[in-house]
Amino acid sequence: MEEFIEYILQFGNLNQQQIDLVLNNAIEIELKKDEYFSEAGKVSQQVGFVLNGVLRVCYYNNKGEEITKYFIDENNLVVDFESFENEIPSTVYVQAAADTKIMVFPRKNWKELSNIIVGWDAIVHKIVSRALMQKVERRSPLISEDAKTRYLKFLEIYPNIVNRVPLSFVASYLGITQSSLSRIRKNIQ
Amino acid sequence: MEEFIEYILQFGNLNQQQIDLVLNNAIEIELKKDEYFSEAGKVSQQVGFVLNGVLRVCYYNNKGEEITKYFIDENNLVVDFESFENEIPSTVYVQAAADTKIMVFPRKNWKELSNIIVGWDAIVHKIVSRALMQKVERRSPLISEDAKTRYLKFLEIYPNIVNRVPLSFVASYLGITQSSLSRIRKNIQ
DNA sequence: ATCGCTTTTTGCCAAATGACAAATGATTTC
DNA sequence: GAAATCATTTGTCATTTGGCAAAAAGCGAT
Repeated sequence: MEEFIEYILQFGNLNQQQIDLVLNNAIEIELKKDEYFSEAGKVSQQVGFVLNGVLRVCYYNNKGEEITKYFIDENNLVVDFESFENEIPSTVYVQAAADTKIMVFPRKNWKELSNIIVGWDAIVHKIVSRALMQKVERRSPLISEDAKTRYLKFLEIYPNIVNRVPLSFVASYLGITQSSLSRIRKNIQ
Repeated sequence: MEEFIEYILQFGNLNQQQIDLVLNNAIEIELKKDEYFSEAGKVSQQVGFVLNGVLRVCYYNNKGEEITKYFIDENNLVVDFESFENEIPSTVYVQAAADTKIMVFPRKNWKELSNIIVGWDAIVHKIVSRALMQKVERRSPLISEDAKTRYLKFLEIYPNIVNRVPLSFVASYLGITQSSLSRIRKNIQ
């Protein structure tokens, strides 16, 4: 779990005692591909940090099609903060897109950290802001491009994901059908 | 400028003295349609709050096409926080999409507020997080939909903008050509 | 009202993508 | 290793959207 400590130390300082507190409040879980980390309609009850594997955040549109909003891979927080903070039902599914190991902080433990570690909230705030900005920055360049360009940009944005998750997840992220993506890939080789 | 005070009081409490401090650190400016609030390549030096009118945030892709990332209308903050906070050059243009009145806090004044008003940073954090979440939430549903559906969703997301800005801005937001948008609108009527 | 300018609409054809179904390939299970 | 299941590719055709150019509409200045 040292990866997580390294990760948060980028955003603020913690002494050894505080680091131990953090580690003592986390548990490690493993999700098999397709299992859910959290589900639409339920209040998100935990904050996670991906140790290895890939998750995807997805939802269903009004035609029942599954849309992948974004992927979350190693060394990133996974949490629906809107739902977690305000204790309102989430609107999205967070699903393992491949077998995944996650370090999990149940709500109570996470809140505890906020109470006993001075500066914890500030660190979390920085992490969340950066993640949100990243989401905006990753999505925007995909607008106004044809499917092939979007796919190439996806490869840049998520260089280590394409070979680990089903083609259909990538297609639904790019907003095209699986068949179209298959053809696009053929033309690129 | 009372709109701005109402706006920030949603995110935290301020007493009258603090409110006066805020107001005394702002100036009001007016931008004519097409004038820039900030430009790509320059460090963003101010935080704005739209009193009336509409701005758009845009950039140019590698084909030289102008892409509208999003719109900002009344009672919203306008700032490239990435650029403003880290004092790095912005990658986007913020342009008046119609004649616009903006309440402006130059960098120095804004920092001053952070020093003298306890809790100011927390309020700003909340505002920025919410705005970022909103950007993500507004963009995501537009992926994986055909052009007509995207346009209809745009009308829901930004109900008061379509008649105030050029069609071409909306088209570049939706990722379609102006001609296509024109045809789509014809089919909807 | 007219001119000049910008914005929007339309026509035409080509290219991209979707829908659906079938074939192929990969992986797991027994 | 054969069967079953799941993932990917391919074929065919319909539909959507783009590219380009011209026409029409809107609008401000004189």
